[in-house]
Amino acid sequence: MKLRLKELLNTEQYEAASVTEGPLLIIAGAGSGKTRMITYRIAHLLELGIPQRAVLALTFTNKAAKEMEERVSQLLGKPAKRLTVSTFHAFGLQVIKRHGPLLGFRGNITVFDTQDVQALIKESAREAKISLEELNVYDIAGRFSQIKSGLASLDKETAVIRQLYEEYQSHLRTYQAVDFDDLIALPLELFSTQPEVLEEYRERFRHILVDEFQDTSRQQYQLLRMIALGHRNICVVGDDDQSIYSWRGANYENITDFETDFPEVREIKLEQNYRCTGNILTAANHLIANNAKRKVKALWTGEQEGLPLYLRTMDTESDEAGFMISKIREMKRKNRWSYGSFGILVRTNSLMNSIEHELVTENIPYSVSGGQSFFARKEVKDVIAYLRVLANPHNDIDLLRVINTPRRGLGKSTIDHLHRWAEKRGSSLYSAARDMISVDASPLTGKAKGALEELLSLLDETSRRIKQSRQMAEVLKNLLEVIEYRLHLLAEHPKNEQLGRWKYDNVLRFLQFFSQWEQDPDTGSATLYDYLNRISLSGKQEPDLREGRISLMTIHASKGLEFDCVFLPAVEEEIIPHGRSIEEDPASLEEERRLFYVALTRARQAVFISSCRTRKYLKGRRECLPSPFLEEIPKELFSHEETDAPVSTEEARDFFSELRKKLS
DNA sequence: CGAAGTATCTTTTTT
DNA sequence: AGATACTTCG
Repeated sequence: MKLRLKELLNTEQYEAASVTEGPLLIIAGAGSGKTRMITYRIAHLLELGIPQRAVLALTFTNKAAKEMEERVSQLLGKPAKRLTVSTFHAFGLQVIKRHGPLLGFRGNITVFDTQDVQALIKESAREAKISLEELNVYDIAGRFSQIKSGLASLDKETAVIRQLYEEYQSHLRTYQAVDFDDLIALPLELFSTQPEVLEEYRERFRHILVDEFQDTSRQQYQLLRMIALGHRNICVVGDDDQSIYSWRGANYENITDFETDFPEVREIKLEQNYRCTGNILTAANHLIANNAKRKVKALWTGEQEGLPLYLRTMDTESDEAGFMISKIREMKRKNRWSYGSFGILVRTNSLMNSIEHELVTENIPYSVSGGQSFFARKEVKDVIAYLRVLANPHNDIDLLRVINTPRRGLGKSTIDHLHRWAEKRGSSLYSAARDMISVDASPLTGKAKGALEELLSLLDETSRRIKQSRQMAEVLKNLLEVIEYRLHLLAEHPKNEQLGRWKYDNVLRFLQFFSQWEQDPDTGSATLYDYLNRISLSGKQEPDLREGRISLMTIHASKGLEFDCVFLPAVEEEIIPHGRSIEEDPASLEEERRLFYVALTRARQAVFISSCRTRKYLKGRRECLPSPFLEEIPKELFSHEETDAPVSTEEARDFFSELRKKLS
C-alpha cells in the first residue's frame, strides 16, 4: 500500500494528515472531511512504520470509534487489531482493569450506569439512615458526579451530603463497582500517584489523536495531557461550533489550554465543507453567526445552491409525522434514494414516540439509535440484572431488582429483614439471604423463607451452569422460561396484550444480541463480565441495522453522521432552545443554537423543518410557537412553493411572529 | 404481610 | 405513559 495523500486530500487536510511530529490543533468545521483526514493520518502513521500499538485514538462515542477503526482497516486492507481506538470511558475502564490492584480492586469490575447509581444512592441513604425527603436522588447523583469530576468540592457540601457520599463510595467499593465518572477520575488518580505506570503509557503511546476535542471535559483533558507530555505527538481535532455537551462537563476552553500547554502547537483550519449544498450551509452559517463566543471561521462550499430549505407548520404531531412520511416517499421516488438516506433528528427522546408510532403504522423500516432506546428498557434491564446477579450475587443493587420480579412474595418486609441482617454482619444481601434460610431463629415467615430458598437455589444452579457453558444465552433463556418471565410481562399489561408481547420480543432480541456476541469469533475468551461492561458503556452496540432504514435519533446522537435528507420536526420554542435548559442557565442559549447548527449541517442535500401549533405534552396538549432560531435564517433560503399547503410558509411565519409578540 | 388499586408527578441532551 | 408514593384489600 502506498498512500498518495497529496492527491487524496486538499492542502489543509494534507498538512493535517502528514505532519506527524509535535502537537497539532485542527479546527475542523462541519462536513470538512475530518473523519477522512483522521483515517488517512492514522494510515500514514502506520505506513511510516509506527507500530499499531503505539497509536491511541480517542473519540467521544462508540459509534465513532467503531467507524474509525473500520475505515482504517479498510485502508490497510486488513483489520487494525492492535490499534487502540476507543472512547475515553472505555479507555479508562481498560486502564482500571489492568491496574486494578493498585486502585484497590480485586477481580472483576462492574460499571454502574445512571440508574444503578441512583438506586445505590437510595440504598446508601437508607443504610446511613439519611432521610431523602428534601433531596431528590437525581440532583444528588448530579452533585456527586460534579464532585468526582472535579467541578465541585465535597467540602462545600452539608455534613449530610458528605456522609452520604462516603457511604456511596464505600458501597461502590464493596461491589467492586465504578460509576461513569470513576472511569476518568480513577485513571487520573493512578497516573498522578504512580509515576511508573504513567511512564509505561507515555512510552507506549507515541502518537495520540483526539476527535471531538471540543467535547472533552476538564478531567479528560488532564488525562490526555499527562500521557501526551511524554512525547508531545498529540493531534486534537475539534470544532467549537459543535460543542453540545457542556452540560456534561465538556469544556471547550480546553482548546485554549491546549495552546498554552503546548506552545509549539501548529494550528490548521479545515474550512471547506464537502457535505452540504450551498443553501444549507448558508443557513447554518447565518444561524451560528449569532453566537458571540466562537473562533472565527468561514465555512465555504464549492457545491451548487441546491434545494431550498423547506419549512412547514402543522396542526398536531401526528400530522407532522404524516407530513414527513409523505415527503420521504416523494423524495425517495424522485431521487431514487433508499430509506437509509433519511435522518429524522429530534431535540428530546420523548418526541420520538409519536413519530415511531406513525412509522410503525405505515410499515416503514426505521431504526432508533442513540438515546436510551433498547438496553434501558425495563424488560431488557430486568434480564440484564439477572445476568449481573449470575455473574456476582453479592451485587445488592441487581439482587434487589431481581428479587421480586416476577412477583414471588418477597415484598418490603422481607427485604427489610434482609437489610437489617446484612447490615449487622456487614455482609451482602445475598449472604444474608443464605443465612436467613438456614438459621432457625430467622424472622422470616415460612412462606417468604420458601420463596427465598427457591430463588437462591435457582440462581446458584443457573450461575454454575452459565459459568461453564459455551452457550450462555441458552442458559439465560432457560432461566427466563423457569421464572415464566413472558407470563409476567403479559400480566403486567392486562389490558394490552400487544404491549406485553412486544416487550417479550425485546427480551428475545436481547437474547439474540447476546448469543451473537457469544458466537462471534472476535469475542474469543471474553467472559460474562466483558459483555456486561460492554453494554453498560455503550447502549448503542446493537449490531448496525441502519442500512436501508430511516434513522430516528436525537440531535446529540447524530453528531458525526450525515444524511442526504434531514427532517427536523418540533423546531419550536421551548423545545429548541429547550425551555428547561434556558431556565437553568440563560447562557445555554448559545449551546442550543449550536445544537440546531449541528442538526442542519447533518444534511447533504435537503432539509425539512417543521413545527406544530399544538403538541401532546404530559397529560394534555400545549400550544407551540415556531423556534426563534428560524428567524435567524434568511427568508430567501426557504422554499415558497406550497401548492398543497393550507397556509403558506410566509403566512405561517408572519402569523406566528405576530402571535409571539402579542403573547410576550 | 404482600398484592393490587389509586393518586400524583414528571421528561434535556449521554458516557 | 410510566414511575413512585400512598391506600386498601385479601
